Amino acid sequence: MGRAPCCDKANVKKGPWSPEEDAKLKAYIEQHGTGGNWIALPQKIGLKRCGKSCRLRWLNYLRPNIKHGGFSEEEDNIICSLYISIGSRWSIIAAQLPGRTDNDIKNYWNTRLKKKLLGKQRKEHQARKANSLKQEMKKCIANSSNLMLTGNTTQNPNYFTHDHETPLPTMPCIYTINQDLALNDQSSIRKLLMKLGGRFSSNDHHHHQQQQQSHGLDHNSSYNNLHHQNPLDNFPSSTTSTAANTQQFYDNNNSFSQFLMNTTDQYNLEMAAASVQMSLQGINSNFQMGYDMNPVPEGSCLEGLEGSSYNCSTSGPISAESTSWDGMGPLAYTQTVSELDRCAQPDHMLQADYAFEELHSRYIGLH
DNA sequence: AACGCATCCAACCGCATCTTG
DNA sequence: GCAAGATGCGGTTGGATGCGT
Repeated sequence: MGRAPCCDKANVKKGPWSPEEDAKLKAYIEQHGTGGNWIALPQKIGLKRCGKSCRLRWLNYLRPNIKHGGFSEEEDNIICSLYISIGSRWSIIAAQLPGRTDNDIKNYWNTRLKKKLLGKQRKEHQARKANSLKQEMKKCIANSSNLMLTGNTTQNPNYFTHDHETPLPTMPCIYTINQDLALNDQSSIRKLLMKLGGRFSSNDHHHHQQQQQSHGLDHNSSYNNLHHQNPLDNFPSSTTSTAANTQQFYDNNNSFSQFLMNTTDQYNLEMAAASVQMSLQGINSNFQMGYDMNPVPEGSCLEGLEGSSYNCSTSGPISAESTSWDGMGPLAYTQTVSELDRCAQPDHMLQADYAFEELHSRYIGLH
């Protein structure tokens, strides 16, 4: 049985609001408030509109101090970095931008910002490609002349050094999906859950599955299990996540770190790129990179970061020999939490939850 | 001027969550 | 504890507008 409609669809006006309707709604709410009941409101003031429609009209256009259009560069940066951190949680993003509505931000992102970023990304990718090609050619020339002069065969042009002075890549990388990690069925979700520090026994899983079935939940609801077992429950409770307490956290609590190492190489790569993006925008500098905690699993495939300073100076599969990512997975995650701190969310654990939820939902979404 | 296509954005819809009785 | 209703949210739609030919 479906839900009962919130209003009588046949007798409700749809489409653009007239100035008269706006005036009626505005005058009433300014004088009486919403009365805590949007559904009853249109009848009270004689509007042939659905209560939901009234609410939307008020929140997005009629309430005081609403700004429309004219997004500043700073607002662009905030939207981009929050989108990278928490995804399409427009209401949370809107809460950081006074006078902006979630609908406005969503539209702005979908119609302009996304394209703006993609255009930028393409340009920069091409520039990097051209640049790395040049450098590669130089190396080849230098190498071949060196070989000719000294007969030295140990030099390897594909050996990557830790050069943190080199400019960072500016846009998120594009990575390929490791098929082994596909989460498109119950059994692979089970695998993921089992990897969470081994805290999901077969019986636990069976129990959860039964619960899910009895509640009519689909496979995405495994997210809820994951959520309740959030390894970040023991995350340091300070209001800012520093490199020191992050390190301490991962020393004390390996499960999340293990989880990332074992199961979310894609996520690591994505978040690493996101963290680079954020640091470029000067949004967060609460931690230092450089822990050797989370090597990219052998065989991970990375594209689009040619010439970057984080050892991924080429496209294609990464071998254990050629590169590691200096713990960027957990650190990038930490930075996500930290970024939410910066946004003055009231509760630190809530922020960790947000980031963790996002981690998992994105991970699910990748498959 | 007329047409077609692209873009923008207000509004709708369905679903999830919260609240209330 | 449960069901029904209310609210909030994010994805999507479709009409208005702009622009190029």
